[in-house]
Amino acid sequence: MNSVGDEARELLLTRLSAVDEISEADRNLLDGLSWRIEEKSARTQFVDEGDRPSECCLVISGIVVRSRYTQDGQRQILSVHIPGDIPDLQSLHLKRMDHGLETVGPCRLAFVSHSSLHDVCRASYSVAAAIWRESLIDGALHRAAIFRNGRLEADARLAHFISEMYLRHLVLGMATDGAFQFPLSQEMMGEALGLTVVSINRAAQTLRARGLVRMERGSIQVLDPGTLAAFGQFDPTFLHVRDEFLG
Amino acid sequence: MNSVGDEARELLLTRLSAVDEISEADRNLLDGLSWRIEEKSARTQFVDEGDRPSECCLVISGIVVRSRYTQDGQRQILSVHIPGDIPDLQSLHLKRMDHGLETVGPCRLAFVSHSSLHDVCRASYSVAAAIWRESLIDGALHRAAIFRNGRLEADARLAHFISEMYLRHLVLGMATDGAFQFPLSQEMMGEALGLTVVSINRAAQTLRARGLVRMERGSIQVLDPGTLAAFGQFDPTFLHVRDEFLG
DNA sequence: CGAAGTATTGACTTGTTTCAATGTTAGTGG
DNA sequence: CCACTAACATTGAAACAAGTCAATACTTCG
Repeated sequence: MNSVGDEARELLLTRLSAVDEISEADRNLLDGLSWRIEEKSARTQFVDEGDRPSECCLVISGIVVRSRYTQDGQRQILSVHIPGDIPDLQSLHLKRMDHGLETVGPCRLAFVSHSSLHDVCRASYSVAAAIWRESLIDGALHRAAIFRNGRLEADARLAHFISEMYLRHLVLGMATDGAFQFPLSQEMMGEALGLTVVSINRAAQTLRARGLVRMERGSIQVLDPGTLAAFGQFDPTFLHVRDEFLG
Repeated sequence: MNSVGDEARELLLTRLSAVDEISEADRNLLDGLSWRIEEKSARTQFVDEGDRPSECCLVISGIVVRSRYTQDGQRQILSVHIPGDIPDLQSLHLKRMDHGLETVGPCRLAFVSHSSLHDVCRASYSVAAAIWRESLIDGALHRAAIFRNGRLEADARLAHFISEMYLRHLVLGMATDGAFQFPLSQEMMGEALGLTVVSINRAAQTLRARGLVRMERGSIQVLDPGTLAAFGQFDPTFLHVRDEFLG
């Protein structure tokens, strides 16, 4: 069978078992979750700051960003989410959204109700722990962003960002020869890194000139992951991925 | 009786019940936790990046910061923690520390083992949920920092930071007439906000000149919380505190 | 083809850093 | 109680990274 939500079930299971083994019983619990699938078009804000959602959203394909806006409409991108991520997992315990969720390109999303997630967590502490840990890795990503945007200059900041994106795609098996699809415009990368398009453009030229990356519209190829990571002072510890991915 | 750890028990209970009521049974569970008290002197790093701690740390008095360093030794302060906070709560599910913990002034800290925390979480999902929520508020604080450091200029950044510190002290009952003890030097505030001492000093002068705050060595008085928050585009939503504190 | 979004480039401006000197405050020990 | 010291705050001037403005090219797509 190939029922609605199987993609979501598989992605979630892969993700949760990336750190600890998931028992047969827990797997059955998780398989019992029912998912609603939605396709969203590009540049759609589907959760707003201030909302009180009753579901969480799992990214199946495409990229979702979390964002906050200044009074005069400038956007700060708080985090970038790729398939397997649950960008609003915190809404499970924090009622009110402190940021919005927007698609970048077209996305396929899977929604699961808070109540059913609470049910599986209540039924098994090891499931609760696995999901809890996901929400903590999210915090670790935030800390990496604070460090990166606070202490690195433009070139290094971009190197750090690309290193992170590369590693996360690598773990997913979505990078071949260092290359992965990446639909964020330079403008949006600037909004994530606290820089303008112009600075991103010039930083990108630096990284290209050093032979570290190739960046084309919609995709990035990392030519020298080690040097790129060193240049961006990127420490993958915080991603808490298995050692096999850390070259 | 006044056994070791009672301060910690009371602080934790107050904190956890700030959002949802804690049942009698849950309270008994939490009261069963055993705490180890330690006094730390000023400027002591007591947990290092890379450590694999087996306990969490509750701040009883004083201020603790979480920090990461660049290769050339510059410090980025990731977050500032006041009494009632558990700065390394994420270590409960993330084995390896991606940052260090340091005292600012002298601190009294209470330590509780991961295993005993897991026990109370396993025993009661409502306790697990309350502690989980604390770890998510931590993430919300991180997002506020990313927004603040990424999109606000120096003056507004400092206003945002002071607004946050003021509100958190207010909730604790540690602010009178808008004034609270705050031992961070301007240098350290710079390390938190991604600015230099000089910029902080000048930003402080702006806020003083506008009649928003008084800052003296070791203490801050907020004269006009509303205007200060507006100037710093500070939205207290993310702290998820009760409405009674939001003027 | 035209239009919209995106990338690139150059010239100029500005906020912040850097450097360096001078006050100021708190704590220490004679 | 004062001299001494270290930490912290304040100030000014010069240097610089990044922002702003604006024009030009390149892509993608209806």
